[in-house]
Amino acid sequence: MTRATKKKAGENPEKTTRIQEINRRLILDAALDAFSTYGFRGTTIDQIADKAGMSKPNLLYYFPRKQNIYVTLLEETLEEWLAPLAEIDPEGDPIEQLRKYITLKIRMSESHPEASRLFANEVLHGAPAISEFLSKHLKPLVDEKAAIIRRWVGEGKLAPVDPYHLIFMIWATTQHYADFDVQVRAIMGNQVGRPGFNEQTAQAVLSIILNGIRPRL
Amino acid sequence: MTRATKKKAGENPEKTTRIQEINRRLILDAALDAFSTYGFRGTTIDQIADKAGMSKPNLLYYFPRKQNIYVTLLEETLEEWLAPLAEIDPEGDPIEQLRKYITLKIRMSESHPEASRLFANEVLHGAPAISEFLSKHLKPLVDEKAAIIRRWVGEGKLAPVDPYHLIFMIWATTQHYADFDVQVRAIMGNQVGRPGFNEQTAQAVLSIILNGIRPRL
DNA sequence: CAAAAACTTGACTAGTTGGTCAAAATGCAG
DNA sequence: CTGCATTTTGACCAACTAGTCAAGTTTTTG
Repeated sequence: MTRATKKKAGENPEKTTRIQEINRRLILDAALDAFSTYGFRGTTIDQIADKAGMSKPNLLYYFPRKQNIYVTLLEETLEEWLAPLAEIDPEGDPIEQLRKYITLKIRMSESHPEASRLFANEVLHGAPAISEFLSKHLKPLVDEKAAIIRRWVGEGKLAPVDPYHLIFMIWATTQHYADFDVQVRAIMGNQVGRPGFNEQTAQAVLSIILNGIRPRL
Repeated sequence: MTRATKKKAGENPEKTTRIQEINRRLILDAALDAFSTYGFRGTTIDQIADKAGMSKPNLLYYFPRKQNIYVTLLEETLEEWLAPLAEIDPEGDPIEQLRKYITLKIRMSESHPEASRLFANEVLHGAPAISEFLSKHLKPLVDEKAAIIRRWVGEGKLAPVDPYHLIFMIWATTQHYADFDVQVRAIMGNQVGRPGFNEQTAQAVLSIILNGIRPRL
């Protein structure tokens, strides 16, 4: 026996057991909560293990490094996060396509604010773990959609507007409600939780942006 | 001698020496750099002391706790950060006033991106150190300006728009370029540093938002 | 149902980090 | 120039935390 390596979950390639599936999920859910609130450095493995209801060594059996959990989470999140952008249809009506996109983005910020904050935190700190993703996946997709928007502008279907800055504005505005939630609450107080607040937000954002880019005569 | 307290900088009330002034500044500058990049937890006292060119105990002579440096920085930054909002003139032309406000905010994000990131990081993590500031200072100011914008809308000088969401949109968009700088660079590449880029950004943001809120017939 | 594989954990280690302390060096008022 | 206050620092400590390990328990499989 020359093998001296320790056994880790998923050692057996291609094989994930039922227990592995359950526990990985428990860990990732707990970690998303913690990382999105306290950041990478601010979160301890013990915290995550506690929240996931298992011992620290057990957690480390599934993810040998803290960094692994973090990166896995980011990867899981990013694809989902980008999906709405990919759905913009070059053949559709420009205003309608952008309305749909903005609406989807707002809904995502409402339903997955932790994901938004996880991502925001990573980018804010220089995106050390995902800089490759940004250049290899995000940039090409944005370039593609920017070209579509530019064409729409050329055809007079949108007011003259830089497509990149338009996309940034949509990102910034929609994610603001997740990332700066505390600030929004401090200012708008009890309104935030109230029924209809989300619709009101979507309405306000859509109104300003869509009117801002509607073709002018 | 019953006094047993240790001596700390500024022990003598009302008296700051020349050396104190210099060193506090050195520390705060170094700390802004570090905190805005790595966050509170991600920054070590040693790092700050190194950057400030002094020993750790010496740094602690001026700021007995890491937290003190952080809070001092935030306080210093926040007032400055809010100043442009306070300048909105209720008697001025609405579109012009908002144009000026947006322009000032963009310029601040360009000239003090670290301050923007420091603040973003704090809010993102639940604003534990400044929740009081948000409710005691920020909210009243925003309420005041929101009332002005609401009046303008009532007078037909602006399209019907929720003033709070408008303010959030301006914040989100302008600060995006500082907070998500890495992402902006990943997508727009070498354009970012180029002369004229900042003007182009300001132009794009102003164009969309101002046209989005211009009164419609 | 027995053996192997997968899973779980208490106890531990090594490295990091916020903060202390006492003594030395420097600055400064008279 | 002298003596007191201010400033500076090397050495140190206690708390925390990522990750290890060996020994046990549970689950799966032939």
